Amino acid sequence: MAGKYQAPRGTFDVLPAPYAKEPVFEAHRWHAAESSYRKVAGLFGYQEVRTPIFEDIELFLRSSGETSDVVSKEMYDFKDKGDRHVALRPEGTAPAMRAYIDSSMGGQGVVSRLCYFGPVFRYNRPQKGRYRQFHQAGYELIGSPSPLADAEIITATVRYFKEIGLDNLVVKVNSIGRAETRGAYELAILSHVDKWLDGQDEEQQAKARKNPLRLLDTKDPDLRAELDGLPSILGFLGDDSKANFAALQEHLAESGVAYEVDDSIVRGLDYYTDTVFEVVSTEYGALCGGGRYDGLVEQLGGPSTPSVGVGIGVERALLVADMAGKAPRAEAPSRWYVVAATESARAAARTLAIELRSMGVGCTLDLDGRSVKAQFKQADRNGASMTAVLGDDELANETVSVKDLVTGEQKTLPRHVFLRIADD
RNA sequence: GCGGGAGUAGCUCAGUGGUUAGAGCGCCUGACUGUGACUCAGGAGGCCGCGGGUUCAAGUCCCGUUUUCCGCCCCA
Repeated sequence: MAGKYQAPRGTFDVLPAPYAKEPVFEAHRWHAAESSYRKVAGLFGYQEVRTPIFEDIELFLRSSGETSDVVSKEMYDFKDKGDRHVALRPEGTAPAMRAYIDSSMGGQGVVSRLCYFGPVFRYNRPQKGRYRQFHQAGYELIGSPSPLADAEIITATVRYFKEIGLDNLVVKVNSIGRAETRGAYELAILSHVDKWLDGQDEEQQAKARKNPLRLLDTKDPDLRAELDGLPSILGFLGDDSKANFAALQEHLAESGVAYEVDDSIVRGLDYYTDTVFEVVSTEYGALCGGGRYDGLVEQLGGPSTPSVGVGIGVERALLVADMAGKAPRAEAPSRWYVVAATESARAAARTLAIELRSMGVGCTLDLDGRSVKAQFKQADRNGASMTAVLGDDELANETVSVKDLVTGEQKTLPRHVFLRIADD
């Protein structure tokens, strides 16, 4: 029966596998998601930053763009007791960059590789694969303008997906150029859809005027048809952008990354320049989003610093991995369960448990004076693969009876021999 | 933020307005007083999401609310 209180709307509890409401909320899957994140960080040399989950709201208004939906209508913001206007972070890049600048990690032409893993918040309507508190694993490469940097981030992203069992994903890449050249393309879009736009409501028109690029990734079939014949943004890029995009593709091919160019990828945050990319699933939309943001550090008050990064949606990645039948093995809390077969052996069972743990061997035992049968049942349910049984006979002979719960085999060993083999 | 479906035992779900709300699985106890996973017997467990209303009578009909799922907006 559900209790009086439950996890707030759009949030969930991560629990031991038997109790989790959905496979994706199973604790061992999160352990795998986190260790994969760390493994990829190690493989590429990224170091972790952990930033607060809330920040001055200005940080997000400045970086993501005030007109983006993420900040204009999906932010969890509030005034604290000191009347500071703060917001639960809606994404991971801006805080990481804020920390980077705040701690003067840049300078002297250093290239910084930073990564993070943690909850982010967006106030929108929850659905499967869409939560108000969800998690992002992110990698940020700060200080290099080279397309090799873009390729490295994408390669790391693909490796992350591979680590959690998703190895057939295709990355969609695009280049949206620089602010200087984007204006011409935005005009081209607007004049192309001019007539269609006249028939739209106020909200749609305002949106289109503020960020015409956002029209490109629409799902509306009418608009889709209307966009037919619109020249690609790739033809509007400046020479540098063109060269970088071509180089990026070469580097991706060189790294064996499966990718395709999709000029409808535009991303929802305003800070991107040149490279943008994502991996999408048919069921849950984007699994990650990333790209280059050469203006961001400067925008946040740091020195002009070219950067590129990615945010990976952990829930969606796990959801898709689960659908693909890729699940990490559930972990047993401990391998051994110490059973007291007689009342007089309970103290000895406790002593044995203490000894095992001091050797670094995990074990569990009954605390409530339950029957032998119940203890074995607990051992089974606990996921223990072995039981160490102590009763009057074992005490008298200084032995331990070892039962393998998988094969059902049982044998009695001298106590000192048991202690030697217990951590095998 | 807009539209629709659903919420009954720990879980998956039955349940024409009419006794004391059921099944399967799980759980507990016993058969087996020193042995789990199989079998058999017994048992515990429910404010039918929450709050109102209609009715002689509501799990069932109506309204509100909340959570969840689906679509839209948007996104990871």
